[in-house]
Amino acid sequence: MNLKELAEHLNLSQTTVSRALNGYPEVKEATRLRVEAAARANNYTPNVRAKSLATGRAMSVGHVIPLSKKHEMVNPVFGDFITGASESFLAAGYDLMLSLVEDGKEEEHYRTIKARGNVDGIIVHGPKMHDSRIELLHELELPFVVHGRATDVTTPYSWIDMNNFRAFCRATEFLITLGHKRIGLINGLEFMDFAHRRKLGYLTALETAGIKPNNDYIVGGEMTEELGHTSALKMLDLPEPPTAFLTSSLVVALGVRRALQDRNLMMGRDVSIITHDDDLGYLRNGGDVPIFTATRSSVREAGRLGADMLLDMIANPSDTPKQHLLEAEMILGGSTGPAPT
Amino acid sequence: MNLKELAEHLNLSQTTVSRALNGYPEVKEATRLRVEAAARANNYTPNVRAKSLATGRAMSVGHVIPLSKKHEMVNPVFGDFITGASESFLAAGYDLMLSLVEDGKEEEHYRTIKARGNVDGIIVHGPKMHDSRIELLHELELPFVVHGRATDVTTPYSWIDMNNFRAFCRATEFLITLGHKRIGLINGLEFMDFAHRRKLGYLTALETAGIKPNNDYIVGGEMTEELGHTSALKMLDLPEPPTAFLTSSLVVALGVRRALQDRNLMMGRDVSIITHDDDLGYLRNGGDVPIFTATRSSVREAGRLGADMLLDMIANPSDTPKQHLLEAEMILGGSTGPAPT
DNA sequence: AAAGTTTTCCAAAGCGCTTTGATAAACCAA
DNA sequence: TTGGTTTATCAAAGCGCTTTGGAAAACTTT
Repeated sequence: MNLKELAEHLNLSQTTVSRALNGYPEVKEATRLRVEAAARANNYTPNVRAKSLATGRAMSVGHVIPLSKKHEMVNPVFGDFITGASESFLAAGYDLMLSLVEDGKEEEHYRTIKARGNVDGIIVHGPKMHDSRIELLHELELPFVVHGRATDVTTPYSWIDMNNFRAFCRATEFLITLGHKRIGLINGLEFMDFAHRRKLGYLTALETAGIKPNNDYIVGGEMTEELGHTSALKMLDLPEPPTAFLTSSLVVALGVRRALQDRNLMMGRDVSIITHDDDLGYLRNGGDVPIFTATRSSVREAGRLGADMLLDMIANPSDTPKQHLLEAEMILGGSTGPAPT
Repeated sequence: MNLKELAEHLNLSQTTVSRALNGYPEVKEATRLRVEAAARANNYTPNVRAKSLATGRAMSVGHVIPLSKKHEMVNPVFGDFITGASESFLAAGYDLMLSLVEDGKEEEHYRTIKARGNVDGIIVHGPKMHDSRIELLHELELPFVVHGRATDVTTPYSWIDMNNFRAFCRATEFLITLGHKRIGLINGLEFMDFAHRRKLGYLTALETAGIKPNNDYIVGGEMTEELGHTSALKMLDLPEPPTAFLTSSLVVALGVRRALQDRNLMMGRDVSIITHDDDLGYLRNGGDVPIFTATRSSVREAGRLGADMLLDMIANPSDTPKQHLLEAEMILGGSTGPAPT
């Protein structure tokens, strides 16, 4: 059933029916009720394509996820972000479009997205330190919110981010307080903005404490269990192994734990671990008692906020960009203890 | 730049330009080249909404993911499935739409999807043993492919699935061969079809070997690390603890490993573990040497195949439903060994 | 009762594309 | 040259909706 049929059925014009359904004031309350009842009875739902062609609004937002051919993987964080975002988008009647874009094809892809005209706005995932997408989107005049930030970009733009610097600075300070001096950092890929900020936080805390950073203790890579395992093993086999590790995600921390086990070291006694915890649905940091001491910030929450921000931007395109910085909380688990003497 | 402008610019009618661009034979090769060049030069990309309104095809496919409010989480498997599927869809010019649907609102949601008319087909994720969505989609005449199967549904439909029964049957047999008699199964939620089939495989192998199943050794739940940890602990503390575990996913196996550690048991010597491994990008089962002995089947591969199947169905709606059953390979890792005596 | 307001509805144009049915141009055979 | 084909192009209708610019109907006011 389409609008025309519904209108005929009701002996009304399409105009009136359309207005009744969309809450315009030019229609008598009684007719509106009649129309609404008929729409429900006939299971009428407007065709989005027609609607969006007429209005110029696509009623959908895009999520663009960078995908490197080399390590073909979608960051698990994305699922949780979506979970948070989806509710807002759904409530506002917006659909979610997904695009996985290969590294290097961003520009072309974004232009196409714009020209195809089937999204009203975009959530940008996985920003790098210098991310050309941001300028591009500005140029294309497509509303967007970045999940994360890009250090090297100076033009203002909207973002929702977690305070990576502060979280890792605090975590490092905490380890130092416990007496640790040799602290390993197992980070994400260093060209990713979040990883860069985390490293900076770590270095700053070390410097404040007068500890000279050691490059043997610092590594960055795709955040897998394997990365945690191999890099921890390598560091543990150094003549002066770290007494504590800082990791960028829970899976990496699991890998480090495995390495400790391989070397017969006890976590929290021989070696401490603090991880960042994105509080993902399927990989919790233990139950009531956290396994790992962690800096925690919910990605789902970020998704919720990011979605609202984007909807806002779409509704008020002339508004100045908004920013939202979430602070991570530090939770104490069983993976940290005083540095062994 | 839209079609009209492009046509004016070229001194041609919209018809001709449209045909030239869409490869119809009614246009001279020379004109076609001229048109294509101009389109490229002016960065012309057809507006999908208009196009789809005119053609009746939405040029997009939907992924519908069930989401229970209780444990709000998107199965991590989804990211990998998409990764595999996206390439085919992109190449065919299809967009991906995402919907997270709350438990219980499926029917309403699918009807809306159909009426809104913005997808040509659907990939159904996370089928339950009896999944009403399948009949509903049939009724709505919306092409769909199920990732997984639904045991209780008799009408034929298209699916891509892994042979869960066989994988778990083989894994159980293997453990029995190693001398294990008390084998724990830590499964997914039992109303999920895949979990049901896995349990069946497990039970069948036990029965064939003449081993009576023990309900204390069987548990099902949302597949988190926590589930693996707590259920393994509970079983290990039984008067007659299992000497081997079968788990439904890698994260669960990690939880079991942690439980072994808690009880000072050595994996592969005191207690064996076999897990199913979806071969996810960010959570590999070790590097060259697998950590866990596992049944492995790539979800990405399933995504690729599923996408192609759906595109096929959309192109040939009258074809009979197709099915595709993937076999898992069994890989030997360090987590299995003969049963302790 | 006439004139002015407000309310309630409608016809028709337009969103950007595809596609049908028609026409003009070019080619061919007789 | 004529009539018949094929080729190359176009005008216009239509996809399902919104929205503009009226107009008729129902109230008010004088």
